[in-house]
Amino acid sequence: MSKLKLTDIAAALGISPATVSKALKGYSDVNADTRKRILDYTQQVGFKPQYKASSLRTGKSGTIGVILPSLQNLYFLEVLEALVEAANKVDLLIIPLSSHESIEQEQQHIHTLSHYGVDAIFLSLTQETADISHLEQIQNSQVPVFLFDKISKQLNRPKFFVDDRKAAYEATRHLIDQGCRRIAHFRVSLLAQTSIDRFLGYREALDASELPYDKNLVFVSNRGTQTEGTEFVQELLNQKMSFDGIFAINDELAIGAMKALKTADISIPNEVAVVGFSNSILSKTVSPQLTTVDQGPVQIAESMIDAFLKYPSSAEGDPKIENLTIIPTALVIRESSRRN
Amino acid sequence: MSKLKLTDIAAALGISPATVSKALKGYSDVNADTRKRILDYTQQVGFKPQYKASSLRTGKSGTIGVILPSLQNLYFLEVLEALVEAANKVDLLIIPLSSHESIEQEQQHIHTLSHYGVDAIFLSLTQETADISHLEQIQNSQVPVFLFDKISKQLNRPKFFVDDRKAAYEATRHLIDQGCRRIAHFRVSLLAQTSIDRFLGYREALDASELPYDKNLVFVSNRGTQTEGTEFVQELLNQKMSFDGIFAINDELAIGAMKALKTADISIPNEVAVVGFSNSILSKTVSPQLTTVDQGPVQIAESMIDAFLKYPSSAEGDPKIENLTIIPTALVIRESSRRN
DNA sequence: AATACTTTCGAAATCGTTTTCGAAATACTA
DNA sequence: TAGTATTTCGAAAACGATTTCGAAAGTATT
Repeated sequence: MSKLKLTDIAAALGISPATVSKALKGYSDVNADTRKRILDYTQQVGFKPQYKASSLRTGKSGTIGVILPSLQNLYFLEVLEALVEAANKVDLLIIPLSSHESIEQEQQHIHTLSHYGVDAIFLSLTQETADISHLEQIQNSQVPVFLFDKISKQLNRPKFFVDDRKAAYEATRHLIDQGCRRIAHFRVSLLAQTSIDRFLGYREALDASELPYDKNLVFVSNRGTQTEGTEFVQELLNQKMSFDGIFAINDELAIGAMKALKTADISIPNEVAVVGFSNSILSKTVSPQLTTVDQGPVQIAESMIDAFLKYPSSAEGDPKIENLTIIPTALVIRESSRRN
Repeated sequence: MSKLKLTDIAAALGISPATVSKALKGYSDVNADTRKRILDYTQQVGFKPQYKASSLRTGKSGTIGVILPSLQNLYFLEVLEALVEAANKVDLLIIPLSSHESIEQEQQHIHTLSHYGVDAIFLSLTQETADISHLEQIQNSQVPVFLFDKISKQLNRPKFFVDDRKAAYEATRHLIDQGCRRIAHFRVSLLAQTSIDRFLGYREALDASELPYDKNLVFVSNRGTQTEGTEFVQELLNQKMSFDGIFAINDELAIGAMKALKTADISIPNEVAVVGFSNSILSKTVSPQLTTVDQGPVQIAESMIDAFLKYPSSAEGDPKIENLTIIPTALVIRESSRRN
């Protein structure tokens, strides 16, 4: 038994496909009785129009493509999870892809999704996407692109992101409030905007408390892994640098750092307090539990779906006006930094 | 500039759409020169046929729907990640959905995906899916369904899963080899097949070493969370039960158990050795690092994509023959159980 | 030179819906 | 009662590709 078609329904009921379609889509030019007859019958046999056919005609596919820089990263997985949930509530499907931090793949995926016919692309850029020439295609592309998290200020598209500078400021400020005076900072790529902004927030907090900035306390990681966090602490110890706090740009680096501290029998948080970034599942699991910044993956997902749903109206308005949505962050204070 | 169509290409080159299509699909009845001309031109202007149109005609959409019982679970997220990667390599797109361990949603999603027109559904059942009546629709459905991990023996569909019994046997055996004699077991639902199988493996290992089975050492968790793992250990301690090993059905329970042990100042692994299941990211992060069973998320993903690609041929053969693929597991021995 | 076979192409049908537009039937107005 | 307005429906043309099938031209075979 092959799949039911609209024409089968029409034939069974002795009416035209046109009317059946209109009844299903809630058009007004169909008699109340016929509508009921159609709805009852389709309900009974479990008929639903086939997306691929209707989407050809309407141009809408009911899908959103999501391009993430990495699927290894727990934060992005949480955003993805939240997107699937939020999309599901409004009958949309999510198609995830990973660019693996590669510009070529990013471009490739945009191409694929656009030809697949998704109704929108949610895109978080790779770390190295400083040059956006390869993204010019999306400027005048048919499919609307929404940028999130790793955004580029140069692209005139709706953007969703957290205020990294403010969040980093608050995290650093928290360490200072706990009595830290020499706070190390573990960051990543010098090009990535989030990395830059978090560094700036760190600097500003130091300045605001009139603490000196010591560039020897700043370490730049390549891949932001636990191993690197461990190495940085070892280096600090080897060099006999004095430090009493660590603000890491992500949870992995912070956790790696804590490992090294534990190995060296340095008490957390009393001798060295540690703060991470992302509030990943890991941060709740390690001990001591890690203080970290929650980036609201659920909020970002919901805002984006929301914006997508009301997109045409909001965007036609004035494409010149930048459309920025700032997702609130929250410092989650746990054992790794709470002194008292 | 609207999106390029096949007819635009044909018009620009002064040939028929039919020929263009055939050239792109590599049919043989097109002259080598014309083919080159077409390929060069489409390459240059970046043309690719629109999926939604071709999929209507061919019946294939290039997508696979994946229904997972939960997206909170790290193991499933890893499988999803691996599926996205594996699918990407062969130009397939993945559409993930979560049933939230609800039979209604499971059924709903199957319906949605089937009407969306995915080429296959990869399905991992909910814990409570003992009764499969709601799944009968898929028996004679058009879209092929591949079951994985949480499977049902009653459904005559290709299945991909790990040998839970053997893996649990080896895990328990490992604890015995480390000298454990009274091994507690933390499991979940009595209905879930994986839970049952792992319990059986545990029993068999005890029997094989002629260790007595003490049902007071077995705890049944509701949601398999860290909190529950902690509670179970506290109960063991309160009841003054003697035990020197714990085999938990997942990493969360094991990690929760370790927390309680650390709080009670019981040395891991010397006084109590702990083994989990899943090799989630968490197991590498906690300290002591957790010994656990790797379920090969990448292998399972790759086998499924593989099977999907050669599906029609392999399945037409004899639908009666059950198509089972057993994914190899590996015990990853870490600090939480290694004594010496 | 007539026939048969190959190669290369395109007209047209098709996939399953949606949507326009006009026809037919009915209700309303003057 | 004639004329106008309103409902209600369906024929047919899309949407953009694929694929069948036959025609035309070129090659090879006698």
